[in-house]
Amino acid sequence: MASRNGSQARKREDHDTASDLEQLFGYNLKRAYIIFQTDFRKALGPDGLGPRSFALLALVVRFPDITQSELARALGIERSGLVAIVDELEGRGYLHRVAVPGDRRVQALVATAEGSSAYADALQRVRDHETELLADFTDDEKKTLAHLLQKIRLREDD
Amino acid sequence: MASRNGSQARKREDHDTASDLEQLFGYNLKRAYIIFQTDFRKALGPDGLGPRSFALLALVVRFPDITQSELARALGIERSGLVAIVDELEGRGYLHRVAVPGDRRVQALVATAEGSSAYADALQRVRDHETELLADFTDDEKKTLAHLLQKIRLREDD
DNA sequence: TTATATTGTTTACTAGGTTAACAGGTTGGC
DNA sequence: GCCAACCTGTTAACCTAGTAAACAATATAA
Repeated sequence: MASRNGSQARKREDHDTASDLEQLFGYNLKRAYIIFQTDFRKALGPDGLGPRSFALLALVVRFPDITQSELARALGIERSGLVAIVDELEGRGYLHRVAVPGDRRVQALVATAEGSSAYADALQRVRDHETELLADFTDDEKKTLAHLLQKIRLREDD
Repeated sequence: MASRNGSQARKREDHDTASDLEQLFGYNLKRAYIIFQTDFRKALGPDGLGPRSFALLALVVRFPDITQSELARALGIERSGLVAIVDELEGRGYLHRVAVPGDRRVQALVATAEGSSAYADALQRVRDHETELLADFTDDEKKTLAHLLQKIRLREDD
């Protein structure tokens, strides 16, 4: 396989250093995701929101009275996985569970004023960290990247 | 629920459904990564290699006699995290640790014949699953996506 | 020789989930 | 109206994929 013996068979150590991994989308996606996730935490600090909590709070702020089942569907995780995150955000005073008149099973979530402003603050930090991470990307490249990533997400319906 | 009434100030349920999340690269990167990772496992089956083991084996096949410290650097994880993966691959008979003459601390890793052929087989499956996942991407889009993801990885040196 | 560094390893821990079971509440079929 | 089927939030046990700190053995620099 490969063995590009062009002339003297030894251009290896230089730039033929690539493994198959470098050409796989999954691997590069993972590495890129880790870079963003690590930087996200650095941007929000040790006591700041984690990515999960941030994402959940974003949805609660945007869609008041959303239920946990709806959140689970929107975030692509199980209902059971949400409980700890909601507990944490409720513990911080960023949201609370409220009873819903029509259906006594569900507990809608609403952000507190403190939660909304903490979210707005966090969102700004996240946006700043992303523009810094993508500092050497042109606007066109950013737009293209966003478009292609969203195109992948559309295939989520198997 | 749903209650999509017609025209009176309620285009919400339709397409105003986007949260800030949809515009964040980190979030979309994560969702895309999860789609690929899930499909990777499906492609290689329950008893097949996991993404970590696959990646490690790829490097061992490509760079015989690589050490665990070098692997850790290449994969971007801690040395301690490698042990379990190497143990698993050694248990499968895909590689073994060999003593290195010059330095009695290190144990170089070499793939077995079985490991190499298992890797070749896995690589083919991975490539197939990736082409299927990106079925509605043009060649140009794939090339662009690969390029942009690798551009992100270049910023790994903070 | 002595101090410092590196290698592979173990152990304890963390993040971010999953699956299965359950109690309470709702709804469809008849 | 009743009962089976289903949905909701929750707990408990588990899993994957790591990190951080410590360690013994070995190597290297002063």
